[in-house]
Amino acid sequence: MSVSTVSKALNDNGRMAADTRERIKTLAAQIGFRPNALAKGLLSNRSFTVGLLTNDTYGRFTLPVMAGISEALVDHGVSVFLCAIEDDPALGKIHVDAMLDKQVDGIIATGKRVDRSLPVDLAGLPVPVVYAFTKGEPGSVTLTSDDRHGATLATEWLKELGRQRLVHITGPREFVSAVERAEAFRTVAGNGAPVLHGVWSEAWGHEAIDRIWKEGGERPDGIFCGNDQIARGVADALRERGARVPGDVSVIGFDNWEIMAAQTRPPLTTIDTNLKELGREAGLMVLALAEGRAIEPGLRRLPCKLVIRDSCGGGRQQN
Amino acid sequence: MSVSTVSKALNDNGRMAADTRERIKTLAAQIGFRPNALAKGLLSNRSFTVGLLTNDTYGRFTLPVMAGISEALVDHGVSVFLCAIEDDPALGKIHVDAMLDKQVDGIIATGKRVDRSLPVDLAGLPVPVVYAFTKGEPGSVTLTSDDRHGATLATEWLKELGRQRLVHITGPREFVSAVERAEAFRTVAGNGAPVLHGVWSEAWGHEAIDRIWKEGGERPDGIFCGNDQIARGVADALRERGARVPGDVSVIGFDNWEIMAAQTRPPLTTIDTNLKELGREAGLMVLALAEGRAIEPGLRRLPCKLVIRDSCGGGRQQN
DNA sequence: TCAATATGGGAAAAGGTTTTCTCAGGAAGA
DNA sequence: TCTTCCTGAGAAAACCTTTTCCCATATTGA
Repeated sequence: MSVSTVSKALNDNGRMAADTRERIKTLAAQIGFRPNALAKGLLSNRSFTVGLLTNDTYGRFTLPVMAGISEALVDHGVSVFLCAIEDDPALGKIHVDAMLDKQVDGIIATGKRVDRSLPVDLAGLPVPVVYAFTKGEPGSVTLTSDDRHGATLATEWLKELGRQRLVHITGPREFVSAVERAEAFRTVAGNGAPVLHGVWSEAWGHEAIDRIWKEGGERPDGIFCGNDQIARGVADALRERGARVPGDVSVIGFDNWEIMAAQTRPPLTTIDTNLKELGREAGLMVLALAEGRAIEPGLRRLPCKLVIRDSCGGGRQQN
Repeated sequence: MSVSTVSKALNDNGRMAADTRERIKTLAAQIGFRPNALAKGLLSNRSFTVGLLTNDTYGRFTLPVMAGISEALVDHGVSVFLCAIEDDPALGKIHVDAMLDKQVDGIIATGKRVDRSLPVDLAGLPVPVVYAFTKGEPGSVTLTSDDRHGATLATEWLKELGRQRLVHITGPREFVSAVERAEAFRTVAGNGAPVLHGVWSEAWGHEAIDRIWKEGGERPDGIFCGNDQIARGVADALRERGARVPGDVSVIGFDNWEIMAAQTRPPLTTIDTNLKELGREAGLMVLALAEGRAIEPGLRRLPCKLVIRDSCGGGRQQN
């Protein structure tokens, strides 16, 4: 029995007697034969491997994205190298070099914000690159979640619940996503609706409420927060001031960071950014590019999703 | 110039004129020559690749461990396949098969608790396996953090601060780590010191304080919590009852989950479980095994570390 | 000047798989 | 019965390195 016959039998290739094929297959299964992916890759120029580059230390973004990528690619026999490069250009280069040495079929670059790029240059690489939640070079394929859409969803939900005096408490102006969410908020809530920029922390949520209360003007009855941490700070601060959530004030977050949103008192209604789906798309795209299929370059914004818990009142289920 | 000469030049192998070697090296650098790791692996039977298996969805444990592994291995040119298998045996098998096909040099299995094993059988694999934070088969190499040590550190710190009436609020009895921490707590605090088992959530922290206050007995002045989430719930509940933290009560957590511990009011003094270091060790061990060096089998417990923030008072810096 | 030795470079095999090409033998048609 | 065609299986090349072995040339000593 020659090597080539076996190969053809196992891959359903070439002409051969049906029973020979069967015989080979069962025998191979019996002895637990595993084709060596290295040899296969050497020949086919495909390693069935992609690299995932990230500078997200806590993995709040990375892990869901990673899960999506992996889920999409495992069906195609593709495995994922995860490389955390922090913000270290040298480390980034080392990891990219290692990926290239290992003949990855493509690279997915992820970060924490779409208006900053990773500390490593991925232009002109011999393999396709897809950017997710991080800035790519001009003409690249980039994925992010649709901040305007999410913010619109959130603000409309507050209005739908009958809230009139809306406020947006969010992160720094330097973040494009903060700005876009704020713009969408004002589009829905009215141009005069107040927007407070601060940092992305719980403490800032407290402080913002403190500031609003001290100002003494009309108090808001609906607060859209730039992320779940701020929302948590806001919810706590309101409770401490005797304002009931959601009785007196509806609070809505952003990110649907489970572990944060679900443990807040009350559990946060928030906007899910569909990170897993984003990962899945990124995986399929890099795979398509690796196989030579063309992908229209440019920035793709994936829709968000309203997740209803208790912090806004209401309770109509959405999907 | 023959292929073999180039190979020898680049690997500092074989006999050759020094200037020939130099000439080849500079030329190779110029044209950006990259040896194909697949071909190298095919020949050497080493892929310089390890697989990391995890069922930790939120990545609270996985990512720090992963970072440690990667950091330790990148110096040896080894890359890491990350495979999230949830609790799905079928998915686990698919990923393990994919790893084996790709000729990984070894596998690191991680989970969330050392008394449960992953839903996949890793015994009898043709590559070495190291277990971290998950249960391995008898005779395997397993790493975990030293729960007794951490709990001892925490309890001693409370005593050192002059706290007398200590309570331990922690997770379910079914977790070995909860039991071990509780035992160590009682060893230091006295056998009669109360231990409240519940779940690993913030809500349980609230409820436990509620229960203690309602019981109306002598109130604790030092509370050791089984994790940072419980500690957060405890701190919040105490504040709401007018007990000052750390003025009246010292609260100490466990895990040093940055994002949770640092945002608590007040920021939590807690026990760091050294996950990154654990990852590093796991990486070096699997590498050693892959290279044929022997590693004594058994369970290794890595020491913990006290991280002082504000929730206990005191302020002596430790390392 | 010749022989022996040292030195530098090349040829070839090996690693495991796929694919193309070739060949032998059998079956069917004339 | 002979020829033609088809079918099934094997041989060989290719993928890219590394390593061992060998050969040619140069150098040195007699």
